[in-house]
Amino acid sequence: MTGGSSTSTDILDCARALIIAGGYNGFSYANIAEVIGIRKASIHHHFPTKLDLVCTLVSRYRAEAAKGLATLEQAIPDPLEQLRAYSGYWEACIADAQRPFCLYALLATQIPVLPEPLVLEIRAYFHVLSGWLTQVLQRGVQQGIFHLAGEAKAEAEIFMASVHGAMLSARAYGDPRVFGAIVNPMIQRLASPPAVGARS
Amino acid sequence: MTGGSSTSTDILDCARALIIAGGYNGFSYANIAEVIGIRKASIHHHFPTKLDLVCTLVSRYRAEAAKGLATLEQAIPDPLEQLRAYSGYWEACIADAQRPFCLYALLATQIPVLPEPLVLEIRAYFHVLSGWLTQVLQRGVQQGIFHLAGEAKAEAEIFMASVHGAMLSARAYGDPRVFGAIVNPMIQRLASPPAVGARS
DNA sequence: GACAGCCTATCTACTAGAAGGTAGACATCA
DNA sequence: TGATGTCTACCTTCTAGTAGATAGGCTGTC
Repeated sequence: MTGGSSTSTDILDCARALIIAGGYNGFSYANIAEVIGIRKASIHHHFPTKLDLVCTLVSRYRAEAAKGLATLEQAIPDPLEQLRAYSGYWEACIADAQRPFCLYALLATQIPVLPEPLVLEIRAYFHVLSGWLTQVLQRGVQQGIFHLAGEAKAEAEIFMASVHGAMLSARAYGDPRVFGAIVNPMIQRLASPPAVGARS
Repeated sequence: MTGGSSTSTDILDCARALIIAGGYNGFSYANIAEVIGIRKASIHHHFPTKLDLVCTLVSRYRAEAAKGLATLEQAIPDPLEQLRAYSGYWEACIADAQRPFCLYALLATQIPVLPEPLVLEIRAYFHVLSGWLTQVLQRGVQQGIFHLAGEAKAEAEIFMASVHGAMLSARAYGDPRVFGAIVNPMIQRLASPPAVGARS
């Protein structure tokens, strides 16, 4: 349902931008209507309730993200470069100010006040992302590219958290460069050979 | 102003809990009134507008946090233990589910839709925290306890981001233990001597 | 001690506007 | 002809915020 009508896509894109700016309770149908130039009632035609809208949005972008990771997987064989491409994607999004936060990370902060179906979608995204990162790290270890201090799964969770924390810091400081300053050393660390006699 | 009346403190405490759950737009005067058992108009007596309320809240807890860090500083001399005490504080808060997220981190996610005075307070908190962490790391390096890959300031930003990201992941997965699983290895890493011939 | 004046804190009752949502008319197009 | 998409006009509930009454507790003064 809600296949490919341009209007419904416009609504979803607009809702995504508004959620990324201010969360689930930070936007209304009136906001969307104003931005894309239709009436509130027309949005209800495409998405009867706000929950319908946001659930559709969240499940669509999760599918898109999964596809994006799969594509990246095929285009770039090297695990280290995969990680760099992933972080570079976000670095560009944040620098553009076009998509300066992860939709799911932002919604996750408000989980206690979100409806259940939405929470399940958000959680699913975290599992998809951390699962992919785990695989990348495992492959990197097998190829001798990464040298991990702990289990790949645990290191993937650490890396994912630092990416989300870096988005938050960039927003808090109002400086997009903060993101790269945090995430790039994290990648470097995964790739560094075990230091031998290094001094600080 | 708003010195120490029990009611105004109750209002602030309640507002904090509600913001931690759902952000700036996730609560109303009616919510607070219901929880603490007074009427909406009485809240307006203490805090004329919502912005007054949240600004008071945010500046009060920032002062409290700064005092808390100073106290911790005096009670615990060892930098590594200071870091563990800091992360342990949050680990306990999250496990209790009493204060399962940092007020400022949560508000920071919504910066694009928050009023300017609030944004300045939030940013100030990030500076206070990252400043303190930087000092702790510097002292640890001087004492030969920490071995950093980069500048203390940069490492402090990385650590702070991982703490906030860990809160987010704990909330997303609905599992408090995730916080420690992410932050504890980060602390361990700072304290580990430069590995010599370590194998993964 | 009684009284007046003021301050603080609470209340009821109200407002204007925004929220999410509905009903039904109208146009368009396969 | 029926499905799709948009519209106007409306509803109910919630939102932040205001006005004005009331009650109790101080403090100064006669």
